[in-house]
Amino acid sequence: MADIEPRYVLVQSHLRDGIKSGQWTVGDRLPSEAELVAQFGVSRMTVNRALRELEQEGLVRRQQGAGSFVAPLERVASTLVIRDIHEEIAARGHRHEAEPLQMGERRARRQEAERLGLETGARIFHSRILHRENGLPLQLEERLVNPACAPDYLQQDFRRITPTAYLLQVAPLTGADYQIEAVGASVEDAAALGLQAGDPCLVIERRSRSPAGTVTWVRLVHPGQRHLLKGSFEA
Amino acid sequence: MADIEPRYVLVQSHLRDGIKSGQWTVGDRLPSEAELVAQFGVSRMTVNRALRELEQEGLVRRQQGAGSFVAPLERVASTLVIRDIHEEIAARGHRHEAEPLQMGERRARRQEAERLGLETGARIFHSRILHRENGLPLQLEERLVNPACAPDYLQQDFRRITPTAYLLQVAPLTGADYQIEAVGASVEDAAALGLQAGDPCLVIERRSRSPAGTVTWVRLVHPGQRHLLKGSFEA
DNA sequence: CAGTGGTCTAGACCACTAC
DNA sequence: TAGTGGTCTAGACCACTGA
Repeated sequence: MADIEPRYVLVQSHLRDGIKSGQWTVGDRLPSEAELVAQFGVSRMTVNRALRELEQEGLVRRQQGAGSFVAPLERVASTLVIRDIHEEIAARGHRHEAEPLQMGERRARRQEAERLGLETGARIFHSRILHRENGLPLQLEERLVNPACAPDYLQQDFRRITPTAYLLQVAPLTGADYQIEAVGASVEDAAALGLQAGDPCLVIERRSRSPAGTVTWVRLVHPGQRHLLKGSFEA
Repeated sequence: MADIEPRYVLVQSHLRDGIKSGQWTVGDRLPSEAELVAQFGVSRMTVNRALRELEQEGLVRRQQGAGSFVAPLERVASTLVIRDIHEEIAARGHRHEAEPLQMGERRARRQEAERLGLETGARIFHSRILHRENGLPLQLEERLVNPACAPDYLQQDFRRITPTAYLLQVAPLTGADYQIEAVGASVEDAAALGLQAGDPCLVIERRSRSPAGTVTWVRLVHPGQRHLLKGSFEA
C-alpha cells in the first residue's frame, strides 16, 4: 500500500506523532541529532534534514548548542490562499459570470499613483467588474493597472478571462501585499452588489509586483455573509 | 556589515535575483544542479538544499528527470498570522486591558457541543471578555472551553493573562481551523464594543485542537475600521 | 541514452550553550 | 569542556524524463 518513505520522512513522522500524542509538549526537548542517528541508523545529514524541515514548518525550534525543542504554536500561522475568483467559484461547481461595469484610462490622482508607484498624473488603466456566482453578486473588483506592464489591458474581454488570470499571464508575479478588513458598503458598492449602504463587506486590497514594478492594485469587495476566508493548520 | 552568508544562501540569492529581475520568468528552466555546482564551486548537496528550499517556498517547481523551473505564483499564498491580542497590542507599544464580562459553566446546546466536538448537554465553560487598546474597545472575545482540557479555566484572572495564553500553557496546541468574515454587529456585540447594531465587524472564528481533542472554540469580533489583517509575500 | 533531480552516507570543521 | 546544532564535502545509487 504505502510507498516506502524516505528515511528523513520516517524520522519526521516519529517526531510529529510524539508531539501530536502529547509525548513531547510545548518547550520539551526532543532527542538530539546524535540520538536520532543512533535510534534510526541513518546518517546525521538525514536526521538534520528531518529536523530542519520541521523547523521550517514552525513545529520545532532549534538552538545551536542547546538542542531541538517543541515550538510554541502561539502564533496560529497558516497559509492563506487568495485564489482567482473564477477558479474559486468553479471549484464549488457553480457558474461564474463577470460583468464589466466600467473600463478606461485616465490620469492618476495622487492616491491612485501611490498605489501603483507612479507619478501623479501618469496614465493608468482602470476597470470595475462585478462577479456573480450562480447569478448572485459575489465580488466587486475595482482595479488599477500600470499600462507599462500590460499595454493591451483594455482590449481584453473580461467576460471570458478574469483580469487576475490575464495579468498573471502577461506580467509574471514576483510579490504582493494585501490587507483584509471589514467595511460598510459605500453607496456605489451597495448598488452594484445589491446591498444597502453600510452593509458589512469583507474587503481585500492587494498590490501585485512584477520585475518591472507594481503591475496592479485591486480592491475586492464581498458581501459579508457570502464570502469567507478559511484556513487550517496541523502539527 | 553583512555576516558571511552560508553558500546555499548565496545560490538562493542568485536564483531569487534572477527571478525578481525577470532574467528567468514563469515556466523558464533554471540552471541544473550540476551547472550550479560548477558555477559556485560547491558540492551538489549544497546546491540541492538551495533549490529544495526554494521549492518549499513555492518559488520553484522541480521535476525529477526534467529540471527546475520558475513556479507560477498564481495562487497568492502567504502566511497569515493570528496573534494573541495582548502581544499584538503590546507590539504596537500600546496599553492592553481585558475586562471579563461573563464567565461560567453550563450545559452545551447542540451547536455549542458541535463546536467543541462534545455531546449535547455536556458540561462546558464559557467566557466573554472585552479587550481594549489604549482604552478603546478592539476585540470582543467569546469563548467555549472543553473542561476536560482545562479544568481550572474559570479560576483564572483574565485581567492578567489572556485565555489564549493560558490555554496554550495548559493544553498544547496541535492544530486549528479558522475562518474570517465580515458581519454586522449584533445588538449585544455593538453594546460591548461601543458601536451601532449592524456596524461592520471583522469576525474570526477559530477552533483549537490538542492531543486530547478540541480545547476551545472562540469568536473574535473586531470593529471593522479598527482591525486589519495584513500580509505579504516576496519572491 | 545522457541528463536530471531524490536520497543517502561518513566523515569534517565550526559556533554556540550549558555546566 | 562536552554536547549541541550549522554547514559542507565528495562521493554514491536510484528513478525518472526527453531525445
